[in-house]
Formats: sequence, structure tokens, C-alpha cells
Amino acid sequence: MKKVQTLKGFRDIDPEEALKRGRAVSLLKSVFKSYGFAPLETPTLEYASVLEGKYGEEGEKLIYKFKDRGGRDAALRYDLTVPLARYIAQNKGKIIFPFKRYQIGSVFRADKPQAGRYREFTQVDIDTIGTDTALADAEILAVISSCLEILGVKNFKILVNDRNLFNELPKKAVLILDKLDKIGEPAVIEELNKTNLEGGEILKNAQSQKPTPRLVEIFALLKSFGIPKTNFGFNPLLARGLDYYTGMVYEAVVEGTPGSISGGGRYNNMIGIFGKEKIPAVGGSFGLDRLTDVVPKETLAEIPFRPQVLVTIFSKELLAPTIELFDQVQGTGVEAELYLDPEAKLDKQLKYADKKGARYALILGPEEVKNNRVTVKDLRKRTQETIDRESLFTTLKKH
RNA sequence: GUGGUUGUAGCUCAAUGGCAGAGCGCCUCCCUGUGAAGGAGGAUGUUGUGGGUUCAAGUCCCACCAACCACCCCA
Repeated sequence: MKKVQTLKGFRDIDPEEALKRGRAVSLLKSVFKSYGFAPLETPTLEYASVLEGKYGEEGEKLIYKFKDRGGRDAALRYDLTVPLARYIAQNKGKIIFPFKRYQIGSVFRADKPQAGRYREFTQVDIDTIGTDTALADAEILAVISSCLEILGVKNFKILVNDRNLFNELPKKAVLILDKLDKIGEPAVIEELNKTNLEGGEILKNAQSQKPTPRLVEIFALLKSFGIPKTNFGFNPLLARGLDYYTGMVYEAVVEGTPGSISGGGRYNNMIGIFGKEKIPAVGGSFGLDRLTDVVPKETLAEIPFRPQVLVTIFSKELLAPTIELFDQVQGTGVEAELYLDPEAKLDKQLKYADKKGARYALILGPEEVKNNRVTVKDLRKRTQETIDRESLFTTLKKH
């Protein structure tokens, strides 16, 4: 049956969803701006060589690659961080460090789709490049916290750790420890034992770790930023796929929601990858879909999803004055919609207004035209009154 | 990438291998200048796609496509 369909792992975002996302994005941008971060836009396509060898063996397989019309090896961006590194390397001369930028855009991974996992998804990225201070670390966390607060996300916590706590441990053990919340203590110990390690002891040691001096400093700075203590916490087991993190790492979780909605940390060896010198960096990112999932409806509902006023067309003969009426209504900034079939019966038009969720319907018939009046029908209260044209706008503005 | 479940009308779902159905929604009319209610009628479709088995396939077999679930990984 489905002869037409979206490509595997890709989906449409319908108008209602797109409006919600737009609202969330504009709130996020306002926070970024208030902390002095500027937008950067990089291309969706990069040379494949720019992306290759950056994401490890697993990630490499998930990069979308193809040849463009000129036979060049192209690839769809896999994240926003590697293109940022490329941008930095390419424009090092003219960038003023620390470079603080945010970027919001689609990234592509040829992963096997699942609920909530798509091959194209929107990442919200924020990074500070070119400084290694604890202050920069703290600022990123402050931004993340502010974002979650402005969106009205309830019961979130930003879990913070320092990757340096794991310096003594083999990489494999760290990855197992990171899974504690997911699989539980016994499973963690068992898995560690399987790798010829003393699981119980490693877990106990890891759990009893104290925050590093760097973390203590970051937490103190967060207090200065005015971030409530309850918004963040130390988690000695947090690791995050280790590959490029070199210091502070964080993950934002929401109570009762599986997985994290934001993650990031310090990665001092990655940005310089295209040049000779190391450039320190710290950043974080949100998955826009997972984020909007936990944002309360009230936050995103401020956008009127429906026309406030639907202007009906009484008859073809009255089309001109009706358009004039519509023009006046929408000219005042009220969200209005003109019915687009002059031949349709009035009941059909009102039925449409009802389905569309309009608050009011306007009716301009011969009687109204003659007396310079208009009938305002309140579709929610199921009442209507015929009023003077002059008082129309004050009537509408009341709501 | 590995393993599993599923795919029938716009939506939710029926149909011991034997003429493809229901509810909701949709369209028309009752309706005079008025939507949510009610009444009368109407259209839903190459059963995801392509092969195979069979007198006969929505149903059994194979492949492909897609969605979902558990891994892997992640956002």
C-alpha cells in the first residue's frame, strides 16, 4: 500500500511538531546569546576525508558517504563537532579565541532506526574553543542548566565527573562502570569479573572516589553563576564513551526518563586534529527531539497553533468586502484565516473552522454589510453577536 | 551490524487456505444565513512490494521494503 514513503530512518515533522521545535529552539538561542555565544553554520556535506577516522570503528560505519557530481567523495555530517574543528583549522587566523559558538542542525547517522532514533536528527551544540579554564567548563554547565530551566524542564539533574578519575583503569572497565544505572550493580560486577578484573573491588573503589580539585573548583563557580545546587551533582561513575573526552564530563538526566537529554565535556585533543597545535575545547549538546519530549506542554504552547479568527465567505457577491474585512483583521496582528472557497456553504465553512480549532468565525452577510456590522461567532462558547465594525477589534483583543 | 515481532480503508483493528469487513473519520443531503448533537445515503482497498506452493493465498514458503522491540551504539 505504501507506495510513497520516507526513506528508512527518516521522518516528516508535521506543522504542529515543527512549531513546537521552533519555539524550543528560539528559547535555547536566547540563552546562548545571553551568555555571549554566537551562531555558526557549517555545510551539511563535507569531504569524506574530513569525517573519516574521527568516530572510531563503530562510528565510521555509520557515516553516509557518496560521490558527488564531480566525483568527489562526500559525506553527510555525523555530528557538529568535527565540522567545527574543520572550521577552526581553516579560519584559525581570523578567529578570536576563546571562540564561543552554538550550532543547531541536522546530523546523519546510518544507524538501524528504532523508536526515538532516526537517521537524521537535530543536534543543538554549544562549545567554547581555545581555553582550558575551569571557568569555561563551569560556564558550559551553567548554560545547559539555564536552557533546561528556561524550557521549564522539571526534575532534571546535571551529573558531572572528571575523566581523570579513570586514568588507572582499563578502558573496557570504564565503559562497564558507566552502564551501572542501566544494568545494575550485580551485572556490572559480573561483567568486570569476566574481563579478569576484581569487579566488586573496582566498583567499590570507583564509587568511593571524591571530586577532583578541578571539579571542586567548577562546582564553586557554578554557585557563583547562581545555578541552584540541586541542578547538578557529582557522579564518580559517569564516563561517556571516553574516546575524546579529556577532563570534565557531564550528562543531564530527567527523573523518570531513560537516557540522557544532554551530554558533553572537555575535549582538549580533538579540535586541533586538523592542524599542528592542540586547541583546548569544552562543550555540550542536546538532542532536540529528546529535549522537546521532556519539555512541559505549557512552555511550547505559547505559540498559537491555530488561527484565532476564521473569516467566512457568505457568498461570491460579497467576496470583495469579505477580503477587505480579512485584510483588516490580519492587519492588526490577529492570527486570521480566510476561507478559500467562495462557493462553499456556510455550514461547511463553520465546520471547517471548528475542526481547525479557530476561536472565532466572522460572518459578513448582506444584513451586516448594509448596517456596517459584522457577526462574531465564538466557537468555543457557542455564542454569537452582531456588532459594529468599529468595535470588532476591541472585541477580539479582549481575548 | 546481530536477533525477534509486525505490516489489511485516512485512523484503530476483524476475517478455520474458499466472494475482503466493522467502528471512527471523510463526502452528499435533511438545513431556511450557522460548527460540536441527531437522521438518511455514499466512497473507502492492486491486503507493504515481488516471486513461489495450491483448483483456490490477506492467510503457507522465499526475497526485498518499512515500522516496532531487545542488543550494539548513541542523540
